[in-house]
Amino acid sequence: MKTLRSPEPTPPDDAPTTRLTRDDWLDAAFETVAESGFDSVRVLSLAAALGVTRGSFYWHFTDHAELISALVERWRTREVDTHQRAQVASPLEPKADLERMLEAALAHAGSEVKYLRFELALRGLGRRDPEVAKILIEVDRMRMRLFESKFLRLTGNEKTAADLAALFYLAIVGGTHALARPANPERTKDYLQRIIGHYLISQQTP
Amino acid sequence: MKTLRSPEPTPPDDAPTTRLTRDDWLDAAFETVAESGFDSVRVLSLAAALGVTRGSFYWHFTDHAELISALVERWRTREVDTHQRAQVASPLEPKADLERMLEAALAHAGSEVKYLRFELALRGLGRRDPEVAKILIEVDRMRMRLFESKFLRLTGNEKTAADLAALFYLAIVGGTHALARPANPERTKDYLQRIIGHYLISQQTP
DNA sequence: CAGTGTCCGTACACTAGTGTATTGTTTTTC
DNA sequence: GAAAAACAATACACTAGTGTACGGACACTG
Repeated sequence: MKTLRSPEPTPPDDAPTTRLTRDDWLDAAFETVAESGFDSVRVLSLAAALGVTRGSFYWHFTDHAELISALVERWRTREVDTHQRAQVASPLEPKADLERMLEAALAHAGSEVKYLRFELALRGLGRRDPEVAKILIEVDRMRMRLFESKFLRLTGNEKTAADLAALFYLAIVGGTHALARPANPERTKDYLQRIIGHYLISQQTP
Repeated sequence: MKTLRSPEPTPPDDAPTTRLTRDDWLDAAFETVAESGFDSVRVLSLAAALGVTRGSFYWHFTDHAELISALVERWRTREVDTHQRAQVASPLEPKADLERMLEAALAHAGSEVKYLRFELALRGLGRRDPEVAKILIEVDRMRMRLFESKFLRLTGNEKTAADLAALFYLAIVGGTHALARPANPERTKDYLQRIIGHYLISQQTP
């Protein structure tokens, strides 16, 4: 007659004897964000998914809010350094570079779809949370500048390069948002490439 | 010693003596979706915002789920018929048409920002709910076909028209998603218009 | 001015979720 | 191999939210 509350459900030992780390929790949170957005992140569900109780969570994190901000921060740093790697390692010619970048941005096959979906969810969060919004704006600018530098080396004209960079970056973002669900990245890549080709050909005859 | 639960808070008479209609609830829900997404729609908060208790809600709707689907459905029908109006009333020449469409899609000044933000939230929902996804795909196709018809009358080439239509529509969608917060529609409109101009000039010389 | 809908308030029961304290268990580490 | 640290379970208290049952108020209609 003492426990009116249902006890914390100890799940049947799925991943039994391994202790959890902070990153494990972040990974689990990442999954559910990618699947159903930030608002669906429950510490209870994560615990269940990880095969432990919430007791563990509150050792690694002080708070639900801390989990979220840690997750966002992890995304940000990862974005920054994949961007830096992309910036240095491009000894190719700009046109090939651009196609490679399209490839990278759109050909999110298999497991990489999750990263895309996570970013979409993050943009959703950014519409409510000014801190997140700031981060997204930074990342968007970062990426657009990279596009811009490539187009500049192609066209020679700064203003044209800026316009094209914006157009293509936005089309990529849009291509992942429109046509909800998997967004058919193949077709998107196709016509972006065709347009690049077309535009540059008409551009080559001054 | 009977009421352990806090009683339903009767808000101070804001909008006092007017009875509510189903649409009033939908409007209120619309607002909060535009501000903070579908997951933030609580019947309790809506009631507070409308100055009534939940008793009213459960007269107009059976259920929280019904509210959501009614909201989505209302959006869909509105989209369909604004599209139909846009389809018939275009006796202009295609280039002016296109610029007008860009204008309409991006110059969401003042109160229209809400419609844009609602649609973004809806796309978020569409990533989880297959029904919503279907609706969004329909609407996207609808709009893209309209773009396509305009570009077709401009370029004469079907494949090119399809590519351009997709590119521009996606850039518009992307332009509203990237740069979280108010999304700077002015600049977006600017370069899309420049690109149209540029592309079509280079296109006019076969 | 009785009466039948229409709309809303009130009280209840229930669930899901957070956070906190406290007490076990395992691992490290000395 | 015992102390200390890292990690996890348990039990509790609390809040926010949904849905339901019912009764009251208001409006219109005859």
